[in-house]
Amino acid sequence: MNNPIKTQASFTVTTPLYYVNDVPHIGHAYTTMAADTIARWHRLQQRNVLLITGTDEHGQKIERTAIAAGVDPQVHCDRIVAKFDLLWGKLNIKYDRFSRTTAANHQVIVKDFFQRVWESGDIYQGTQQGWYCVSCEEFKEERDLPEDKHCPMHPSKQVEWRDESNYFFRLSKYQQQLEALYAEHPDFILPNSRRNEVLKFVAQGLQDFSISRVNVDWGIPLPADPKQTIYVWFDALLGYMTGLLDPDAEASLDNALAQRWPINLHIIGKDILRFHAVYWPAMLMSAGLSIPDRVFAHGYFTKDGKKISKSEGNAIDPIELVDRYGAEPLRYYFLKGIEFGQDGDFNETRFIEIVNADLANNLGNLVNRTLNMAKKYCQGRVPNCNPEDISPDNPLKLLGEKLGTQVSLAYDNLAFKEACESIITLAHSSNKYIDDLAPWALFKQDKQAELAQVLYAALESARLAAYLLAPILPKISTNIYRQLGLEFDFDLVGGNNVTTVDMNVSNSSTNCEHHLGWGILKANDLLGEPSPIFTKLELPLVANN
RNA sequence: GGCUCAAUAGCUCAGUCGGUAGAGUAGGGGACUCAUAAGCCCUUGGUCGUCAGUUCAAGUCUGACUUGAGCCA
Repeated sequence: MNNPIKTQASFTVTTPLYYVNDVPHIGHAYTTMAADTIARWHRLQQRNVLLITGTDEHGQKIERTAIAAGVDPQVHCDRIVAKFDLLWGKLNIKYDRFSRTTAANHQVIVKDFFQRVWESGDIYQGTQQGWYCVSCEEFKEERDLPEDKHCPMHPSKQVEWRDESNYFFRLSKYQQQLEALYAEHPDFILPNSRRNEVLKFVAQGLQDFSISRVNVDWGIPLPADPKQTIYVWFDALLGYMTGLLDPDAEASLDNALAQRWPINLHIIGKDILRFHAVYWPAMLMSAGLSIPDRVFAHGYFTKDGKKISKSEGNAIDPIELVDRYGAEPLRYYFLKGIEFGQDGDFNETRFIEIVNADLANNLGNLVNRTLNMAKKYCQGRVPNCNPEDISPDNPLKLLGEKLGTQVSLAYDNLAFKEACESIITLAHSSNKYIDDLAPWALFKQDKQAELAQVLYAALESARLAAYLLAPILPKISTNIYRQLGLEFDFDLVGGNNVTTVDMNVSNSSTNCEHHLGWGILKANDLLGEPSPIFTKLELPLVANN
């Protein structure tokens, strides 16, 4: 079993710096929703969080795409960046830093870092001959290519013969150190299946890799030889460090690393695991820096069971999707409907079934029915009941008191699906509890004290569910809290957007950490007006209907 | 070609140390009425990818195969 990332006062998490050769797709959205959720979770636990996202903007592919579109590469990048930013806004992603590899301060970081690696003697000049795929930005082995010399990854593109004098990074030197790292930190690469892949790959033996390109103008000049530019991957990984730099701090590697290094978590797609789990730690070792705590590689999507590809024409446009359905149902589906780390499928019917069942029928109805009863039977106030007087055997109290720990552990392990399942189980148990105890009957029998306990337990469970879902569903959780009479905006928790949160709860501080427990609602506090927290989504019409 | 992972109910998945299968959801039925025709209870669905082997006993272990996903700079 994997250990959770150690509890600590600060938490730094990154998405990849996305390559701007094309507009954002569903995979970008997925990674970023997960990173945002984990960042929100840590903010909710009062940690000082930095979520870094951004874009990787150099390289020949970008250069050529821009030229083909008849624009300056920087103009092209700016346009794509605007699309990413638009999507993050629509998905309610609260990033702290947007790191662009074309930013001025990034050049300084790269230069400083290069200097360190240079001084450790890990960069040398050599010749690289071979077939190069511009789309992959990689050299390909002859044996991996078909006769017509098309790249296996990009069947429409032919590879190009290159004979270059390049600078190389001495990756081969770090094989043993890398293997020691993997052995000593089994959680460095997750999930385990990905870790195995990396172990196998490294065990085969590591070859030095080229970190410079000639004839690519769109890049950062190599300090040791300005006629060459730095290979995009070397450049892009360092963008994480640039992201650490305080906006008003002077750009330097030392300043960037002063506060938060090493990064706690890199969330990536499985396609770029090698760069993060092999190249990146080796580069850091060479520079004499410590290694990030964890690299988590998530899976890929199919659409209705089929591989997503442009030639199939079945790409999912995340902007269109969020415009159609809204951010929170999508956030919920992608994190609850798919095991994080495994491949998943996007199917519209399943998506709608899951969000309707969980958010409208189960949790939504729980909130609504309970509040309506409190309105009718308890004058619209939190039922007059002290949680300490509720029996320790009460099923909701029993569940609720251990749920916080359980869900914390799940979030810390990036087990979003498990977190949601545990929370929804509490909602289900609450619905069952209400049916079993029938508050409407208690009311008719004039059993006020018992009625108050039952409704209190149900309301409090709904509150806890909302709190624990807040990293995934900040708007819905805020709405539930408001209806429960708690003024608390989960979009304004922690990070750089700290606002003093006014809790309508007695003896509470601005600290909401204790909301992880059960028994927070205070007897006789005024409740809000009940209204559905989630309107069911409509099933799409079947094509042949 | 080498390697890794997966295949269990219509769908998404659990299944521990081998003891002939579970959840959620969807489908069917029932009692209820506080509620978003929601919720609750009951229930129909499975030759556990195929074929062998080990074993008193295999979803589980072994081998081969099939299909899918991925890695092989």
